[in-house]
Amino acid sequence: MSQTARYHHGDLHATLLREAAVLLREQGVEGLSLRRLAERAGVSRTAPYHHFADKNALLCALAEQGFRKLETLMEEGDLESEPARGLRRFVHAYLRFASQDPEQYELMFGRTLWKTGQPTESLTRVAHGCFRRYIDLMYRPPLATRLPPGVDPLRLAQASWATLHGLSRLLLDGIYLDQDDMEAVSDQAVDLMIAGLRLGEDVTDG
Amino acid sequence: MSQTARYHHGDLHATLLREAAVLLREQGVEGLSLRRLAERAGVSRTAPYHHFADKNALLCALAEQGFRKLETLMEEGDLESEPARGLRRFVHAYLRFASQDPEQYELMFGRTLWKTGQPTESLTRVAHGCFRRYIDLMYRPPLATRLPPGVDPLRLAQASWATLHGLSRLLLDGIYLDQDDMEAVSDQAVDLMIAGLRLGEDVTDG
DNA sequence: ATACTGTCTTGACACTGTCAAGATACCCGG
DNA sequence: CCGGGTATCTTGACAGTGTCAAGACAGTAT
Repeated sequence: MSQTARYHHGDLHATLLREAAVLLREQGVEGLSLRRLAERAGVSRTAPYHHFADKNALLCALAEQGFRKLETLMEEGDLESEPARGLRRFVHAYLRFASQDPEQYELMFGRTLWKTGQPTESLTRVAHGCFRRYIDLMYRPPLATRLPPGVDPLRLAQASWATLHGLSRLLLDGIYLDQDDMEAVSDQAVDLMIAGLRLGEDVTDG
Repeated sequence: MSQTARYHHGDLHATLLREAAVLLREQGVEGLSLRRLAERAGVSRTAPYHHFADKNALLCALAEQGFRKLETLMEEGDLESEPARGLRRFVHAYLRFASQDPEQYELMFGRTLWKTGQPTESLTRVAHGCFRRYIDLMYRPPLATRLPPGVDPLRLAQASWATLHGLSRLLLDGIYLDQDDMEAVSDQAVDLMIAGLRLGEDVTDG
């Protein structure tokens, strides 16, 4: 009758994901063990295996959550009204996303899932969808019509994402960059991009 | 009397490092266990502990080796005679370094050592020395004298390294980028940088 | 009510990093 | 040459880990 003692948990799948996200954020992948997770959910060691094929599958699900969040961030980005300023805003938002949950970001883009383990088909789909949305930003009006000749939007998307990604990684891993440098460095990167794309700073008002 | 059966290995420290590098390259950090390593060196499970404080220390030593290699690569870089072309060459060299041994690169810059574990003092020193050498490239003649006003060389160094780093990571982790795209994307990144810095393509001969 | 199926459990196995104690071999002062 | 000290290497043990196999329980459909 008591809530804690019933045999069927009832909502274990969701509970595991929620609890795993907490554990990941607080302790990193290293600290995220299925056994500890099960214990936290008030369930036996192997119960999670009825909801996720293995640890890799759980991690993929976790990463997938992250990509969904990132995708909404991408949708909110507005480059149309003021390209340069919008770009700057987007970069800051991206870096904020990364630094709010470093371990999640690591999981999303790291080697653990994409090379060592096997990314779930579902994860792959969501991640690529996320990237496609980013590419779209390059192919659509504000940028697409102003790009210098000879610039392939796809290549530009890849190169600029790489910059964003590199900034995040260097910052999160805490080598060569720390939070104090971040604003100045990211501004520098945006400047470089703006100059390279000859966007100029726009002086439009609302 | 036989080589394999003597009690004191004689050169275990070096052997461990060498063997660990192989194991790292082939199997990644996940596959690099001290026990397996010891077995490969023909020695008992806990022997390595007399040469490295713990696994973290071993990994730090491994990463340190990587940074030393990277540093020599930095010294060979020549931006003086032809800045733009030299930059392009350097970028390619960097990416080649990264993709020749992805697991090593991951270890050098990844979260494992710099956040989760404790970077050795020695590792920190070498890594920062490596970065300083990169910064120097920005502060010295070919670039320093040609930078647009308002560009802080330090920020430029950080931002450009971030781009380099991001390209490497996206490539190595195999998400959004693969080897085939690489050349085009890195060229695009270099173009962006050159345009941003207003270096122009130099047409110097020998 | 009975059979079925999804969920959860205990038991076990092979692996991991690391500590404590003991064994061995080398090295240096006598 | 010899004895002790020290660096090196060993076995034993412990607490963790992911994962499989077999059994226990509960809800659902027939």
